[in-house]
Amino acid sequence: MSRKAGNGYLEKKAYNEIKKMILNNELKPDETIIQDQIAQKIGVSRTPLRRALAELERDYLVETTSNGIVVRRFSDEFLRSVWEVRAVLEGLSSRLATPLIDEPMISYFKTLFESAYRKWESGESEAYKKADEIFHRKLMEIAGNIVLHRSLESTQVLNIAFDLGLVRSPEETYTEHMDILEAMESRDADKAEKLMLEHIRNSTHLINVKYSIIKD
Amino acid sequence: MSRKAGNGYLEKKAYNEIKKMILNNELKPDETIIQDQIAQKIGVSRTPLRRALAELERDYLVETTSNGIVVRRFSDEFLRSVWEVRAVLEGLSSRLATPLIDEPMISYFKTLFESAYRKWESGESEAYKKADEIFHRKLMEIAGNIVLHRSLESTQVLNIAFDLGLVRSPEETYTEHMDILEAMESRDADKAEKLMLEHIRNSTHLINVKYSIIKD
DNA sequence: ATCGTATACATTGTATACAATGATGATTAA
DNA sequence: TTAATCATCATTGTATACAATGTATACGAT
Repeated sequence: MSRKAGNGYLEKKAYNEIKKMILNNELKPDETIIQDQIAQKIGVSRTPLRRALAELERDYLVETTSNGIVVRRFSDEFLRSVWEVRAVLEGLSSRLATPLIDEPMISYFKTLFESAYRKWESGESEAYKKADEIFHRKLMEIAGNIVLHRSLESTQVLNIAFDLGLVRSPEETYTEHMDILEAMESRDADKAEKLMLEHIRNSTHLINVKYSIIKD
Repeated sequence: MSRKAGNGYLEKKAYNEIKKMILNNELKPDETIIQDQIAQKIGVSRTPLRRALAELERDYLVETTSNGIVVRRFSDEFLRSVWEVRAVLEGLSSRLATPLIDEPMISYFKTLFESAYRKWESGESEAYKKADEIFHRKLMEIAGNIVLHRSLESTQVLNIAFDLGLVRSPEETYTEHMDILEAMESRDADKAEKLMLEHIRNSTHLINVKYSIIKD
């Protein structure tokens, strides 16, 4: 077998740099990306850049339109689309994880949320968000479905940008998280799926509100 | 604004040609794609080819491994993954379409399935499959969720190859289709989603059996 | 001044040239 | 023979060169 020269380092670099620029709003929504400019700014040629752009398109960060490749504008309609899909995917994630997750992992999660909740009560707002992120990510891994993994991954890119993962306060979501874990503990996959799905759908209608704040 | 030279024709060509080769089994599972060879065979250079490969990866047809870009082997595990995801996506599709679909479209579908069912009874086996395909595709369009659209699209590429869309006979699925339509008619989105989801999940466990026949 | 035409420019998609590097096989040392 | 070394090759990722084409600007005719 063969593994040849060049491991695509510059492609990854270009991908990451452009992503960063978009998330930092250094590249603004609806701005059309002119390849030479960006390539020079990043310090690569257009060849790896072009492939990076294809991947960014897969991740919904740029969009190929009739006048070039443009930075996607995250309209509330688009964000709602993402969240509707995320809801069913996370639901599936829970369903698949339910028969596979082991007891220690369940209590790990419980303790994680408990501890994060207490931290939140005492003013540390970041902890709960972090716990939530770990929870979803780990579940996805446990589910062990590669297609699910990739689909979720591509929708989650946006989370980083907009922190929509926790529009609702832990006060509301804590019991939901616990309920999901208990459903898993009793190996009720249907219930776990349903609870997770509702858990996320409950946040969806808040997107408009939240989003109007960060609007460009 | 600007729209410049070259509309990516060769990239599309490369994409389509390679896809065709894979589906025709001209490129076999686990075979590693060597770019120069394929590029010459298709009659393009490696530059557009490379980007086409990135898109094929998005559609789960090739896979980048430690020894190059290889044609994906559709193990039954992988196919099950696809179908598990498809189930929830199609479910969502139904849910979203329910409040949007209009009466005429509903009766269009009903008649479509009725007619296709009769054709199937008299030996025309293809008609029902076609109807099913139209149904799912049209629902997806009505749902009007771009993320859902893209996710479904990328999983449906494989259908063409494997015709898993109709592992079960219309005798079984006909009433399911009708039930879904009736749920939509009464604007019960929850029910429509649930029915569609089960409709597809019911086929999932048959994948192993079916797939073992077409194995490479 | 206004309109049409032509010329220059910017930007793209594509082809090719090049350097790096893992694989392969020949050649030699024991 | 076997093991080790080295040179050649195949293949990749990347950079650059090139041709096509839309856009804008300059210029001239009316």
